[in-house]
Amino acid sequence: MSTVPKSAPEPTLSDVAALAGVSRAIASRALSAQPRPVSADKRERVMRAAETLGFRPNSLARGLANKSVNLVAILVNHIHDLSDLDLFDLLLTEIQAIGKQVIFIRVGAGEDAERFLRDGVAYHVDAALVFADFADAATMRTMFRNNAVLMLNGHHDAGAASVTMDEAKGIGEAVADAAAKGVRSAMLLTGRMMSLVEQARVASYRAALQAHGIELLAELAGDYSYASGRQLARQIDVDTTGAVFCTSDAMAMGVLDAHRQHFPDHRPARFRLYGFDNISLTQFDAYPISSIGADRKEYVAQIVRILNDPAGLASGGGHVLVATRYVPRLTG
Amino acid sequence: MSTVPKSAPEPTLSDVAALAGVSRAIASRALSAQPRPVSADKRERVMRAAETLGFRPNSLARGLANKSVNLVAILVNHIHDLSDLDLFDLLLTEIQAIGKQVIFIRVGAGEDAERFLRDGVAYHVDAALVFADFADAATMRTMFRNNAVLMLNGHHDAGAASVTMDEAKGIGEAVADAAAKGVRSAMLLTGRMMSLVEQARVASYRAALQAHGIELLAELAGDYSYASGRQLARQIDVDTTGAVFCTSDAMAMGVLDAHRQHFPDHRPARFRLYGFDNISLTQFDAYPISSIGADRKEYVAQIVRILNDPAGLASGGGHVLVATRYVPRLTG
DNA sequence: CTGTTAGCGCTTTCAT
DNA sequence: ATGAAAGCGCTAACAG
Repeated sequence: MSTVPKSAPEPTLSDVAALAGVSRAIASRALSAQPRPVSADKRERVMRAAETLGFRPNSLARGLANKSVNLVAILVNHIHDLSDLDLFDLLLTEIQAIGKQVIFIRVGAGEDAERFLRDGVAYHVDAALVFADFADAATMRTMFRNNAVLMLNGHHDAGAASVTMDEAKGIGEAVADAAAKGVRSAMLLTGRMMSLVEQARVASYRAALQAHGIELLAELAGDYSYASGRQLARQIDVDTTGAVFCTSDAMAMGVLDAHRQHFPDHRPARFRLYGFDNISLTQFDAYPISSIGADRKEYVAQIVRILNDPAGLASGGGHVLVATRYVPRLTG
Repeated sequence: MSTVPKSAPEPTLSDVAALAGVSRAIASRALSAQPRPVSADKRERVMRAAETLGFRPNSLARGLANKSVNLVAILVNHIHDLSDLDLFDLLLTEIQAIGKQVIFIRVGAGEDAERFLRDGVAYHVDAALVFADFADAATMRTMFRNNAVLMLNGHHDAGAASVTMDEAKGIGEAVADAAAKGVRSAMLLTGRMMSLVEQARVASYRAALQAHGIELLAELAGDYSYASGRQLARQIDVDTTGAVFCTSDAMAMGVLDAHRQHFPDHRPARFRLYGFDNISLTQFDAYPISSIGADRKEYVAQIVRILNDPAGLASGGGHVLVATRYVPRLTG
């Protein structure tokens, strides 16, 4: 197929060994990241030879021998929620910082993820970060060759590590805030209900609202998007609704736009409005939406910590919870 | 290192061959994607054996033998511009659709990209899509093992294919629109000037403004972000400025927020405002910003087309231009 | 059409 | 500490 005119035929370990006047084994050891027994002078010669040749280890070959490629897969439904921007850039940075590269897999609704993965390099990653909401841990373990699966979609399982946001806390704070401001009734705009995270989120809202004696007038099913919030907002009766809780900031933005006239100077004149995820867009003047979110730095740090402990990861490591908190802004 | 308790030792091609009662070569051919000479019945037996064993080809091994891994790298400075959301989800989808997987590389300002790439799988990708703005084609060719580099950052070179947006066209239309509305003076808010794309963009604005006899009052250096637009907006003298052109929609959003009072009902009462990229956020009510952009579907289609022609790619394939156009909204 | 034989580039016993 | 040799799993000549 690829009859590419290769200018210089890549130097291999053998070339380095030859130039250094040592065996391939020595060259391999000298170049290894882990400490391996090699005499100082030979190590030196190997390093020098590698340098002059411009040697680049072939990580595929290394992976084949090692069964480890310093590659992690990130499995997502898609990347177009506004909250993705805030997360993935940081995640990518931190994963690269520990010397691993990232292969992004977009599985949409999960249709043919299995087939797609089967013949790809992704199947051989050292670890898989699962954000896609359809997937349970057992399926993921068979989908990827190894057991090193980190569940980030709310699916729990003794065999897989997980990092989950403790959303009940932030939700409790937000609802308490509303209650303290005299809210007696509320509506809830929800997202993709097939997601376990979303189910837990909704349950938390119900519980918190009940605990504070706030009547839940209705739950409207959206899809996290601005458009769905904009659309569902029509069903809000501003005369009877004390607060609108949305399970995404984007939906809250839609609601806000639909009811601008009730938010003079962005401050609620009729109902209070709460979003979710605390995306950076809520810092834009036009959408000063009170929200709920975790410290992303900490969330990512936990993920990376687990990634760095392959033994723990593979053995089903820990299940860690990251706290969320209520972040008041103008609309709440 | 990874002493993972592997339940079942992955079946290999040898196992399949054994169970099917054929040689490994036959098994390999039967399982190959390309048509290879194998008798119908043996092929059948191999397929059945592979099926019952749950055989998954090891793509690392295949890659080692083949020198091709069906993997493409996407090199970016970062992923946090709003326009990234609109692009990468689509790009990922389409690349996966042609059976390739994507490894994302975030190089920040380009500090140690070389070192980082050196020992990663990314070095062995079949092709590299370069969005990062610091990189010239020659550097990229040595950075990745092969010549299959596709430049998307405005850097041209006889040795590498490229897809570039023909921004002059859209910019010309936008400026013409302003001129037609009586605009006689304007300010320009720019982004990262080390980017070739940005330099061309700014040059296009200068040329178009001059051509239409619009006086360029000042160029203010921002960084594409909302915050920078919000900040620089203070320097706009609404009494003398007929229009503000921004080289990103996010900056225009910042300007809009800074001067809300001059846009009653989002319509310009003082100066006209133009963004760039035509991001989906400009469809939100609060930011109805007139913008300039290309058809993303076509842009991505061109990229994928080139990706699918490895011969052309490696030999420095074509340089294709994708048209942009002016997209009027309320602020223009 | 089929099986045998070499590798792809690297790591790792295992003797020395 | 060192080198020879045996793989990792697969594909590609090359004879039959």
